[in-house]
Amino acid sequence: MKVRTRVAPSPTGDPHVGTAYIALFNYCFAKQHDGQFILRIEDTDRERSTSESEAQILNSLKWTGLTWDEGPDVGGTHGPYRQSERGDLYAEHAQILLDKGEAFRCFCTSERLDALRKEQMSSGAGKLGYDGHCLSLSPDEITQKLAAQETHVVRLKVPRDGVCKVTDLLRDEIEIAWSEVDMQVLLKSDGMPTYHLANVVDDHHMEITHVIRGEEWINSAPKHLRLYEAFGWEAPILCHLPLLRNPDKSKLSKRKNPTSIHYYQKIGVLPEALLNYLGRMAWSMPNEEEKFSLDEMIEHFNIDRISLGGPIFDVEKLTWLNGRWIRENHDIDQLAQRLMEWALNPKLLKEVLPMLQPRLDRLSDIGKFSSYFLSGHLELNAEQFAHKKLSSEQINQALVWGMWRLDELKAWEAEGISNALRECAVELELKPRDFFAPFYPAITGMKSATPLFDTMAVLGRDLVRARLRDASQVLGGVSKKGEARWKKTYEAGRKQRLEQQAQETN
RNA sequence: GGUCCGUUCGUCUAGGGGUCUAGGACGCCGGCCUCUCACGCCGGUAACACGGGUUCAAAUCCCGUACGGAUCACCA
Repeated sequence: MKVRTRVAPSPTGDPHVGTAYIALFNYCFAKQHDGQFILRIEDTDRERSTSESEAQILNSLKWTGLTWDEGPDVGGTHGPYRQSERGDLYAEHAQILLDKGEAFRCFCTSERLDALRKEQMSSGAGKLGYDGHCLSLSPDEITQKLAAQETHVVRLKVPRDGVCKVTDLLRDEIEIAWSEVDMQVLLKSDGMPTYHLANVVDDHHMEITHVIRGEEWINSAPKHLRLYEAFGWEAPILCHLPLLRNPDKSKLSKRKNPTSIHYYQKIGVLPEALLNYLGRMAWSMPNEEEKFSLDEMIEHFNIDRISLGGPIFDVEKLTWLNGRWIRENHDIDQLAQRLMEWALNPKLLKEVLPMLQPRLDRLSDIGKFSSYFLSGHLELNAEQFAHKKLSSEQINQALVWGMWRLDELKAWEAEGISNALRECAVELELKPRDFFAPFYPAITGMKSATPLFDTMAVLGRDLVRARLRDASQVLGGVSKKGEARWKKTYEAGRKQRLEQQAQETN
């Protein structure tokens, strides 16, 4: 049997290094077995999925040097590779389960479920989940409700007792009691499948043999195994990889650590170094060599060499490794070439030059601007932020407010950034001029520079977030307590804003 | 809180009953090289979470505890 693995990102945000990490291991495993690696887009969440995000994920993954044998951009024999284009397949399969009596229709309202949830929480029994209410509906009642076009979902039937044995490639057999497994919604009321249904149906139809994914899925593995069994399909081999962590050991998240592949690209990390570093996460070469190419990794890959403790993503060590790649794998011509591609490429130049042209009296004036367009982090000190009217706490607050507000932004472009930040100024009752003052040193290292919003747009979301965080740090940072207090005010403002928005759209 | 997964230097890791006085790498510290810095080279710092068992012998196997993480959605 041909080994087939896949990575299945959801296009709901910036391309995440965690996606590249999971993709890398799937890729190596497949290639080591002379198999195929597939890219599938899981965009069943219509609310959050965007095609821009999908394009960025594809581009970023390609940038790392990973390639896929089948995918939405390259096609393949098991397509389409976008779940939103596989539409009816899921509804058909939900119907199959309904017919087999392995699933049931549930007409419960979200109000009832919320109430149920609250009750379960307060009773403190520790048992949460659907109570099986609609399981007792008679066929007549169901036909009646269907005729009345009541909205409903389809849920999976799950045994009430016994244990599910999950076989994981890296661990001993994992036992999870069926009573712990919720009667998962398979088909949402909008007719779209949930992850669980779509994932199982697609993995089966795409003939995936090994599911290598993050550890966060262990607890829902029984649902998946149940589905395979209900369909009468053979389940793939499961393998759960340890999660990448923040320095505080929590799951890697953008609030605490830059997670976007764009960010690493922007600070000048070489794709081969990033992939190399990700390969060192939870895995090591048999000879313990730290630096290796993708081909070398495939050649020596052995999934048993994965260690299970969750590795902390250490930017410092990545930087060291990147330095080795720069020094050891490039002569001067090659390095010049890399630099041209990275910084002096027409795309970046064309983005930046319109801002620069009015400010250039001599070509050499480019030097002071390139300092912040080409830098990763800036060297800042508190004096740069001194303001004649505002206290350093106010300045800090402005930066933090901006950082939070910017995180809510769906699209990253100058106008949206401008609007969002202007709203912050209003909320903090500061004149725009005063509010924006600290953003110049934070983003550019200078009191005045190119237009803030265009500059931020070019620098990208993660680098901007990182620089704002640096600046806040220089101003003394935010204590846990202080953050909680600010957060409360911020959230109140946010709520008001959203309500206003809702009114406007109505 | 329930369930599940994990735990070797600050960090990434090697090791999977004796070869462990626990090895390598990042970081940090010191030195060499050198017009400076960096690179490079040399050296130092620092860990088997804890308690019981099994065994002639435990970092390694078993049990418990502690700690960390994940998960408990009509999100993936």
